[in-house]
Amino acid sequence: MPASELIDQLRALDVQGGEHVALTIEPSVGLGLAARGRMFHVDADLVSTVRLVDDAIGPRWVWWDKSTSLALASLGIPIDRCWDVIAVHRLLSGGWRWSIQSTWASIKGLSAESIPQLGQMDLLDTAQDADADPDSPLQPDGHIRPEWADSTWAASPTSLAQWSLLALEAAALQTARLLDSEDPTRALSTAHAESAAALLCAELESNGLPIDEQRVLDILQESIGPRAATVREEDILRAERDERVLELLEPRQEINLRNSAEVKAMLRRLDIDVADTRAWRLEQVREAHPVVDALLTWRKAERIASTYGYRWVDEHVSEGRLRGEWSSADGSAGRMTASAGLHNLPSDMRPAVRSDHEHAFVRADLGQIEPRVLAAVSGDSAFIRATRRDDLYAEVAEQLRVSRDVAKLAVLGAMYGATTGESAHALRRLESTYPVAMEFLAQAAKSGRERVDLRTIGGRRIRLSGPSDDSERSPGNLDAAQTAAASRGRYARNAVIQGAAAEFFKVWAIVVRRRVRPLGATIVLCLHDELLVHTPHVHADRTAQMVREAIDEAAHFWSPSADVRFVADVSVINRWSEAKN
DNA sequence: ATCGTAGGCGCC
DNA sequence: AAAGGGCGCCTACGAT
Repeated sequence: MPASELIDQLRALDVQGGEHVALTIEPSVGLGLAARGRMFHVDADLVSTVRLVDDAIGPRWVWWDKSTSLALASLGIPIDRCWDVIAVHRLLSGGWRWSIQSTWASIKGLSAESIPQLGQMDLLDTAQDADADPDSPLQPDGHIRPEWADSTWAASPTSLAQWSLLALEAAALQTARLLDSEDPTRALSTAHAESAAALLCAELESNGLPIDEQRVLDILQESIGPRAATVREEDILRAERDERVLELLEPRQEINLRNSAEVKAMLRRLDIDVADTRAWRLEQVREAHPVVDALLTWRKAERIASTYGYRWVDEHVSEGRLRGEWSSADGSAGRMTASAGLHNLPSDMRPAVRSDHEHAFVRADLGQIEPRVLAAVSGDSAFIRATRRDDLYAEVAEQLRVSRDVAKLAVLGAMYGATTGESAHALRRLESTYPVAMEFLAQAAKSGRERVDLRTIGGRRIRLSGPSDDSERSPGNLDAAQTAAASRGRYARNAVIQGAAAEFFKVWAIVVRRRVRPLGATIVLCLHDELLVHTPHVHADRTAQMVREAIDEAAHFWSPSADVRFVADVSVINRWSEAKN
């Protein structure tokens, strides 16, 4: 149906701005919508109808998962208000391996064991099949048919609409559950923010990070030499790199440098005793024998060769963009993750990240975000006062009457669960100066040790209640049990901060995304506390200003206390490496 | 052959 | 008493 007719029908249903309208897009098939229990479908050539409906009505778009947001991203249809069923379920239930089927089962209270899988149809009770509606996405037992969830079914505009109707029901059930939580307003806000962040991830995945491919190749040439033409040549180059380490050994030994046990044994024969062969440890014995220095140099080059070498370029760089998969809340605490090295690009490689012609990057990173978040979520008034300073650690140092370095180490240690001998003294001072913040962390650690699930302030569930290891249960293994409990304590202590910081960051990012769009600017990288925005250079200063203003908007929207100050360093650059780090 | 784990290192 | 959190991705290696 034409767009105008669709809009009229939605209006006739009295669909208002912000109201849920579910959407499924299969670019080659079309799109299916559902609103207020009614279904609509539109053919493939009118997929851009979505944009017109968004302009005319401004609904909150509901979809199952990233497949629809990826379609929107590749079509260049920007949407602000959305609801991603899977993203919201990850928030509510913790973990990240949720499929559409398992999410539906969880929402509906169906047992996870009975989820049907593809290829299992023959095993099903035939009596059940008899009264099954073959056109429904649901089986008689209420589970989603695997062929629907896998998109292996022959999608039609009609089935897309049915699929949307089911997403609408899922979203309604999720909403009801969120409204039933301790802080319904915050819970709903987080669901909205997490959904928008998931859409942003689809856009990041679709757009890619601007990168100067020739510069990448130059950097590789410099550090690991030319590209091998054949597998044989690759082996030779590799052996030559190894040789520069092995030739220093007397007598000559055939050590596999990639096997840390062999390296450790080799060092032992040179009277160099190390617990492991990690770089920071080898650093301390660099002077003991020339081979140590050579080994450290070898490791660095090997890292580039294996992970960021020519194969990496071939696989992930094309048309001036580095592309990887983005996940809006992978991992346990809900931070974003990215593949293809987007989150761990070596600093040597960063000069290659370059803005397009007549464009610039606005780079911004949140300053001391984790302690500021700790102040916000714990509500510690003294610690909140410290956030007024540009340098929070300087204020803490003055209060504790210790050096800034010690103060910083102590604060970080409290949040990570580390208290080195050096900072133990400062930690006691921390406890008396900022008792509320420290108690907040102590309570989180206690929950961790006792396997009690936690929630971040936004309501993300942090699972601690999993099954215990056999080693912990076996009697007489108290040490192992204690070590594991301590590890859970550190994990929980960190997760409530890291997770809350991730929530704040995402709010900031989606505010930036929305604000800078009219300038033709887009976010091209999210890095835990850092944003890279690609913008026409004539708008660079305006973009930078918006990024700064977005901090206050995000803080206003997210922070439980209006007095916590968040700061960011913002600069306009053309290469990522130009920014201070 | 395929899988999961460990050691290692890049980034935050 | 001592105790650093998260992720992705590489290689080696043992289990299946």
